[in-house]
Amino acid sequence: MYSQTTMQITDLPPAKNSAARERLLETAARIFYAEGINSVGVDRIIGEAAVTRATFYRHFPSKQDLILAYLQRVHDDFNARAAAAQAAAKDPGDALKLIGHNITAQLFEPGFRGCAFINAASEFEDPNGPIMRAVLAHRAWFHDLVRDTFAAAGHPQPDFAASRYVMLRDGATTAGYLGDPSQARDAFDRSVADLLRFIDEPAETDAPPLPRMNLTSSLTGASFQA
Amino acid sequence: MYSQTTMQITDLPPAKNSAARERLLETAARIFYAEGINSVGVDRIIGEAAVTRATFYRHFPSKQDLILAYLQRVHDDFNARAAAAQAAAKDPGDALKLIGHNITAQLFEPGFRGCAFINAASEFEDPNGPIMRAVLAHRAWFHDLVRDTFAAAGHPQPDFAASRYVMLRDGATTAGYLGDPSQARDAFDRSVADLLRFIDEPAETDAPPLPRMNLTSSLTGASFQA
DNA sequence: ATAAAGAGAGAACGATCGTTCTTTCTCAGA
DNA sequence: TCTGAGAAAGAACGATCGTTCTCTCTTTAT
Repeated sequence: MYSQTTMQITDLPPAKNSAARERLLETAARIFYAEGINSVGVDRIIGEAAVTRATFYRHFPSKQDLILAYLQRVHDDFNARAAAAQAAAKDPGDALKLIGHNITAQLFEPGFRGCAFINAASEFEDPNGPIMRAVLAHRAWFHDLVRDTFAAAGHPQPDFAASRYVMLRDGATTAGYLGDPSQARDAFDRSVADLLRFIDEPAETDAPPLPRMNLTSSLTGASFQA
Repeated sequence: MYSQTTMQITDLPPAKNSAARERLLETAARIFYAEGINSVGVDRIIGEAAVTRATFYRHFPSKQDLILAYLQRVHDDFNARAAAAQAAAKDPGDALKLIGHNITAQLFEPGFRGCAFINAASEFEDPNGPIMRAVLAHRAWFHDLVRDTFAAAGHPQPDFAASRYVMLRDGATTAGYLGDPSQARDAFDRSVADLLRFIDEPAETDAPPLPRMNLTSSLTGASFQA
């Protein structure tokens, strides 16, 4: 019911078709996702892809280009699935549920290791570097997609709802990997249903506001990790 | 109001006091958290810690021991803050709020890069390896802490509530780093308050609908950042 | 048919990886 | 006082890092 155009989250030039290139990208995607990026060397990838070094550097001028192509591929996959969910949905609210099911279904796939973009972000800290830019571009794309769908569904505050949706997705993805996938799925589905309730009951939005919480707690030393 | 014992998430032997060791650990914690683990070499750490290689290997038989000591330190810090929150809270429900404030306050600290354990998990895939075991031990500890606190607060489904609490924390931590911290904080605080409502308004059955959320004060300026 | 491009095979670059080593100096405990 | 541990200093190990190179096929387009 919505049309979606492919979106480029990187500055990579259009790739030529090539069996060797496809093997490289497929191998890199599998290994990068399963084991991380910085701990995997080029030798390992060209070895498992059965490709020579020269061929690798003909298609990817540097390892960074391969990483970006990997992220672009994951994004394209995500994009295709979201488009399919929207095409199959009978209305925008249904689309949000289907997209959610897509997400929670992944938690149970063998080899699931969380979100490829979140994982990549943990390995590259420069917020202006090409990898982080790709991560943030993907996330902005997803947020906008969800926000537009909430808006189409008639949600009174689509931006707010989208932020919560994205945050719940982040939590379900992480907790589904490092914890119990079933509980993550249940919690996510429940929360999405709560968000969608405002579409059917739009008049009830002025419930008593919750007390504002004081952020400066009595705890002293602030340190850096969460 | 609760006493908490320190907990070992690694198998490291007790460490001796040493200025050089402390400098190494402090430096490693800073760099590992800011830039990742696998992409940082030992030379870099001993250089910034102003320590020689021999001294490093006297205190840490291998780089992996340094990584584990780093995770243990983050856990100890987390543990101390949770204990302080519980000590300062007037009741278990209040403790959950204070712990939550601790979490959301971190999103605004300069240099915040998400959860150190989630980041570490993305770089080490072996679920039986010592690093992943430390990550999972820390998460199990936190989940149990939250569950016990929910139970003490009289929540009808403490395990379910704890799973949601942890998942919301994961989402807020990630979304607060890769997105807008303000929206992440608001969404987290609101959701925690929703979870705590079951203490005052006991649940009906085993599939309790969540109370309505308040939307009015949610859209405070900043939108999803990139 | 001819030229251009893609791919295979493998040597080699300097740099850095994690780790081990020897040597010297300092300082606190016995 | 003697002893032994901690720390500084730095050379060196083999391995791997990302990258560049030459040289020889095979495929494809003109």
